[in-house]
Amino acid sequence: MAFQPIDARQELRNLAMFQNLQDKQFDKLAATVRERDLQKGEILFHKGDKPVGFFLVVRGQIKLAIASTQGQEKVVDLLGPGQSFGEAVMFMEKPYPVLAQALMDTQLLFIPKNDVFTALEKDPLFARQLLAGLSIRLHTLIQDVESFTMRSSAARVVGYLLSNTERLISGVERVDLPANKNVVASLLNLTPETLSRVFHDLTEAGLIKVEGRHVLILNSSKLAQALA
Amino acid sequence: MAFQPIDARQELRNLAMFQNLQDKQFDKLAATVRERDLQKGEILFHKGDKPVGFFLVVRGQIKLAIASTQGQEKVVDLLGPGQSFGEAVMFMEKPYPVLAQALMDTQLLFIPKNDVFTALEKDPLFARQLLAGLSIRLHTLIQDVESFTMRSSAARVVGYLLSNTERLISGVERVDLPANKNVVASLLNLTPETLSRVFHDLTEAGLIKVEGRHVLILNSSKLAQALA
DNA sequence: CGCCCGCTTGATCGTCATCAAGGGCGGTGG
DNA sequence: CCACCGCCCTTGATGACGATCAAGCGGGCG
Repeated sequence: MAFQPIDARQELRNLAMFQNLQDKQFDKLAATVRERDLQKGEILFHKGDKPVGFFLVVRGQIKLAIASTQGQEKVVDLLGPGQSFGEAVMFMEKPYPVLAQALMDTQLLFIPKNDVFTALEKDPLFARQLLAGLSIRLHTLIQDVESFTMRSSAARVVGYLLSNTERLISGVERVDLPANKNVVASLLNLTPETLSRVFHDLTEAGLIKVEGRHVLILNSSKLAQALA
Repeated sequence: MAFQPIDARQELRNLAMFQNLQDKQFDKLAATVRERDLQKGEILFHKGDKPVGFFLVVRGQIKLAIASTQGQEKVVDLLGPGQSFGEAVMFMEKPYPVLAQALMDTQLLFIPKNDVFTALEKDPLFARQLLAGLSIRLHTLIQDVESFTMRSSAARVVGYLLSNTERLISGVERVDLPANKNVVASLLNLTPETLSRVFHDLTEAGLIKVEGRHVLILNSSKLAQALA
């Protein structure tokens, strides 16, 4: 496959984190950023690796997952273009708690730890953006814990659908699954079999219609009631 | 009960977060900090409340929990003296995702949001400490997710015991449960019944001995093997 | 054309929650 | 000091949810 060249400055400027950075700081940062290309299935880092910076997805898709001893894994997050990951772990003296793997051919930018730290010292607003970013991630994780511990499998699926619905120009409400159903199932902490059955049941109840990776929401209000 | 007076300056100085703060900044902060006393069972904030600062536990104990619609709840964290909470949520525009309740008579210090923000602008090192704190919390949460999703109930209990063992001067290895078993069970995402049964089994296997809130570790190496 | 992979569907099983009842300990009041 | 009550914890019986095992279907790609 042909990896296209990246305009690093452009990509970085789009990150909320860097919006308010002074030009001088920004230039230094943009100069040391490195491009990293991954082929589908390639692993960026393993659980236990030592972090030396964070990453921004420019094209493609990255899967973050927890790996158990016996090859089983649980998908924790899926990152697409414009999303960054690995920030938090820079500030600790600990190795990566997760595995990062490309689900398709992917282009990343790597931002070295040192650059972030100097930017931090020079720009308080940058710090605030970083803090905001981490806080959101924490919030999401807490919602995940809530979801895994207090909801049935069907409720988790319904919750996922409701919070990822897009309204198309045609007025149709639809959810585009970000990956194949195996991966989505793992993200929701289900087996593929269970996800399939839940989709089946919701379809029979006339609430949704599944077309490959697209899920049409036929009755969102009734679907919301199924959350109880 | 008699709440004792708090030396706010002393307590705050002990927080890693404030170690490097310049005296001038620190004085301003110490001046606006408020004391808050809670009786056992009293609720500090509900899920959905709007955060305006964060808290430091001086004496007593605070429980953070997720509440479902029907009164059930899942304990997310237990905070004791010297521990702070509520930092992350200050940096978002969102309400508290959890409930905070005193498990015993408790004294807190409240640090207003505004003070934190001005300290942030004046002191880059403060930012770094805050980031480190949030990162650790994120890391813990990921481990929780791993634990809930990839481990059996027995393995969760064993993991908890192993990572909370203290070696006494006598050489005895012991875990002091931080709260009654109902709360600990919820923290580990178990019912009290299941926790009781796991303790029972581990005791029968000669691995531990339970004495009220103390758990003696009789055979830590064999216990570690039970993690698989 | 045929294979592989993703997905579905069915049958069975295990883990853990739930429901129910009883025991023990501490605290309070007589 | 004793009796009572409430709460915490344990123990047993049952059941449900979702995982696992197994098989088959269909589509995309070599």
